[in-house]
Amino acid sequence: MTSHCKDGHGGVKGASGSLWCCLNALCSSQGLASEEAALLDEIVSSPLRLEKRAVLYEQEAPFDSLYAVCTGCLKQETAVNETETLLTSFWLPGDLIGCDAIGLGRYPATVSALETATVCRLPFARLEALTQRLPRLRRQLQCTTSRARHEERIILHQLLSRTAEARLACFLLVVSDCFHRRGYSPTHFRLPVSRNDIGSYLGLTQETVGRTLATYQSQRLLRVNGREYQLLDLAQLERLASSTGRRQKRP
Amino acid sequence: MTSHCKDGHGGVKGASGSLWCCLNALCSSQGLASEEAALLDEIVSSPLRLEKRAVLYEQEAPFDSLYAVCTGCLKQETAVNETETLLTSFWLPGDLIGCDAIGLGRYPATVSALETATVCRLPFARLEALTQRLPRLRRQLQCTTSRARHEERIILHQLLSRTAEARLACFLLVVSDCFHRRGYSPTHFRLPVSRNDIGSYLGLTQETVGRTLATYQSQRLLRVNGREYQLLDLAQLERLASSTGRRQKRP
DNA sequence: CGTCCCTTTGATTTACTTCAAGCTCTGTGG
DNA sequence: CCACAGAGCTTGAAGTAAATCAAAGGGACG
Repeated sequence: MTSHCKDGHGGVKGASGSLWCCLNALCSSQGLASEEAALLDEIVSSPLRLEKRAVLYEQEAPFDSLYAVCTGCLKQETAVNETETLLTSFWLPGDLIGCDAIGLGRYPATVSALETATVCRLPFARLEALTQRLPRLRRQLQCTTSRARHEERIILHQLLSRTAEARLACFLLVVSDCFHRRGYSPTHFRLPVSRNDIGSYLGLTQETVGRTLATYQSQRLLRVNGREYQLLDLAQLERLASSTGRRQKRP
Repeated sequence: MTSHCKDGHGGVKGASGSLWCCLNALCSSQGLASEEAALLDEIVSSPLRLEKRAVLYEQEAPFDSLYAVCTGCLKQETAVNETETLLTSFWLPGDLIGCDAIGLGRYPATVSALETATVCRLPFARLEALTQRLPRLRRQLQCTTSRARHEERIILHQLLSRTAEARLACFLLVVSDCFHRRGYSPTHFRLPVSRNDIGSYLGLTQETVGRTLATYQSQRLLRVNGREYQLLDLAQLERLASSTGRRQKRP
């Protein structure tokens, strides 16, 4: 996992690295014709570099662009009160940031880099103009975002009635799956997220996150070293993740 | 709360009861011009009656229509396994059902009536054709659904790290607000939802839901009689709902 | 080298689930 | 009309998962 962007990959000949990331983000790797890709390439910015803790955009800023993650990891936080901010998303390579702002006119959250990251900017106005001419692209984009929303919804509802064990397993599997779909190892990855951030995403304390990871480790389900994760028993993790409810009711 | 639909209301002269409900659902009561309303009226079906436990549509059925709730209450459930189904939404008068299917091609959940309900069907193809000609309507529809999605997201993330007390307060306030926005009493309403269903929506057991309601009642925050709710102290409920975390960390 | 942040580990407390029993409604068939 | 079944709701007692509080160890970075 040294380089996230892959040149000349994705079935579109001659696609630049940044284009490849955008295609991924927009279409979940379902191919577009070369001509369509070429048109898309024209409106994609060259990769933008964000240092650790740099802010991609602030909550309430006017919406004008989507961003495709090329490398690195970002987090999204929404301030709901003066006192409370919610960590509502992590963004990994291949993810499309900003979809939740479409229709709102403003970004509903602040997005910042957890480590050095590169993203490609997609000016939304130009993207929309493009989808007018390319109905296939429009459909793919809509399908991708709808599916993502639905999945997130389901996961959040599942988490609500689950133990810390199941929540964390669920989370790790989502991350694993995300890496997998983008062509990286589903079992060995670096996740540059503090225990505290994982905790606030899952509604747990950092201590519980740490302890649960330790438990997993002692059960040989995975190995953790700081923020390096190696999943050893995906099958068992899935079983844990989908174990209904807090404890098993007996019939 | 005997009649939910209001005739000749909403600033659009001569709007039928069903049209009024759809306007509400589509535009959050922000007025459209009379001509626009008239066009919308043409594609809205007359109210459809659903008996208790009747299914509006099944999960996986092909998507073709949105539905605006005129009266009654419905619930939405998604089956994720053979073993597990999640209760992901309740639908009250003025809500627009089916938006989560846009872009997916299929309904991602089963929706059924909790009590006798009436809904208006909005064939999506005709609605889309209409929005081609009425950009204002398109924008309003998009804005309404985006806002709803964002709010749901935020609420779910809030619930994740809250106690049963806060979850229930949050839930009651959302319901109250929904009724309020549609012109009903925010403090006195019938919510024909079993404790069990509230529990699975909030990730709690029915016992906890019942006990928490009892606690509220003993604190004079509300009165419950079966499924009739009377909120007595909205301010305190809001305080409870937004009390961060499980317990208050002391600085 | 020392400071700060992140993480781990331990002890205690508490909120919620589980299990169980009884109670209130509603509808149904004798 | 009453008996009775069944679902929904309530209440109690016990157990457990996770939060809280506290303290100490490890890295990164100035």
